Amino acid sequence: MTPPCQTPAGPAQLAEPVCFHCPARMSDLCAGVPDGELKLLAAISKHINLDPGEMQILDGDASDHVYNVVSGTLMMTRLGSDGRRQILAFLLTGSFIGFSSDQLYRFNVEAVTPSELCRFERKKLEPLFHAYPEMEQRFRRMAARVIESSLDLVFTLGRRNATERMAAFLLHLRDMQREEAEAKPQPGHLWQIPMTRTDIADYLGLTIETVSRVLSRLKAKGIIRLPTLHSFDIVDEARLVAAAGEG
Amino acid sequence: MTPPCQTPAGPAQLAEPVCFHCPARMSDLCAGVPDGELKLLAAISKHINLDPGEMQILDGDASDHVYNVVSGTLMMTRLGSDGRRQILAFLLTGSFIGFSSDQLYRFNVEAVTPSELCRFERKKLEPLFHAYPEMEQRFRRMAARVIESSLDLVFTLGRRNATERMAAFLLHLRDMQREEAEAKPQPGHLWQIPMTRTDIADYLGLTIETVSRVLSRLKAKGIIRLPTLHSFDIVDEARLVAAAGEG
DNA sequence: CGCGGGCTTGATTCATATCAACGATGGTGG
DNA sequence: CCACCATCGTTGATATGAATCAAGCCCGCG
Repeated sequence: MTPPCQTPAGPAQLAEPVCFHCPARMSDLCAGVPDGELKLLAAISKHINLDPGEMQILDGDASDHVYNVVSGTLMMTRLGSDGRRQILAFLLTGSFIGFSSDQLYRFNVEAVTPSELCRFERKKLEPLFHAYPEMEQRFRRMAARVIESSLDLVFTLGRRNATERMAAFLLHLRDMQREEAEAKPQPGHLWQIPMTRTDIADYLGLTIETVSRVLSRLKAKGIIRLPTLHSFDIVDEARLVAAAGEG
Repeated sequence: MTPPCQTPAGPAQLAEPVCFHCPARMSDLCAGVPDGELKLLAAISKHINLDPGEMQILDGDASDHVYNVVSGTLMMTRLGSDGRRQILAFLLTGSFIGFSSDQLYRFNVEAVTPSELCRFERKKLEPLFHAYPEMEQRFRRMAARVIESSLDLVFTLGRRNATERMAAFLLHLRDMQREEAEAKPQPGHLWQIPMTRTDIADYLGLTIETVSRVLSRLKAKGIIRLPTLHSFDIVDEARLVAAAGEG
């Protein structure tokens, strides 16, 4: 893995400043800053490593920071007082974390796989928005994307049955990985399922048993294959799309 | 009703510029512009009146404008190809409409009651963001609020049963009207239900029959009263909150 | 007065949750 | 290296909450 955004610890400044090789260099937030000014970003950023299951944000924490996902998969969750859990989003490389209208976060963020984050102090980011209007525009576009994906999930939870939810989720997983890896459209490609069945259930508003049954059924029908618990491959895309009900 | 934001049609400029008396003057977007500069806002805004059932935005329209709700109630909807409808949000006075990461809107906006909107051209708003950084900050905060309310709905649809959804919805209706009207905390106050039972069902991911039954049950238990089809009053707030499961 | 749209209520069905048992996998320590 | 255990996943049987199907009601309006 190339060195990610990080405050330099060593004495000498490198010719190529930190952040330059960051896998998330062209993610929306950082892409608004020109190469020559990357040290401004590096100066207010801190690199964070997380193990699976580790929580980076807890519901109720002060919302002083925002984060870029440099690598790995995380999830945004909300817990009901009686223990019910809803996963609000899965966060992959390039995702942005930390929109908040208030002083406090209203969700948890937990690593699904080993993950790297780049953390920024919210109030130190503000001046950069004014210095680099493009950065601020990108920030707004990112917010709009988060709104759109939340609303997609609202539609899924409100109006799709278990099979449709699962099929849509598999297609969603593929699409996220496809753009992360810059298009690999082989038909028999293996896609990752980084999360557990329980996580999928808590994302789709189902139970783990229903998730398992629906996956088994899709497999039995020859629409997908499940070589391992954490990977799948789409045998019959047309029927999977049909099963999803629509985009 | 006081005159809302509007491009002046008459010849003489008034001492108090248009927008000054707009009910949405202090809504997030406009509040970032000082009184003295209101004519800048007025110059790029257009006032729009809608009758119930009228659509202002159709899924697939170019996302060239953004809107402020000056008065009335509207809803954001999405239609499945087979006719299934999900209401993504209800929009009350002060709400902002039009976040889009793309060239096209991915939802419809339809008036529930007679409504007034103030429309801005997106690209003409951009320069104002740079002139008035506070406006841009407010814009970001509004986006964060939209994200948060979408995620609240995700939790509701994913993890609450019919009764909990309905109870939470009634509390939500009350809270929106309470802040719209600047706090009227009388216990027996009548709150409006501007939308039909069908709309409520399509918002909560239920059927109209279930909505009706749950309302009847809450009424029978003495938790709420339903003096008319389009108003309610909370008799036993504690039990309504308990029925909602939590915030 | 009758008609229609929106709503309520009841009977029944059906999808998914719940309860229960069993199977696979991976890590740990003897 | 193997045996054990814990965790995660699958599958089956049953229960249940909400959808569906089916009347009928209420109110405003022509």
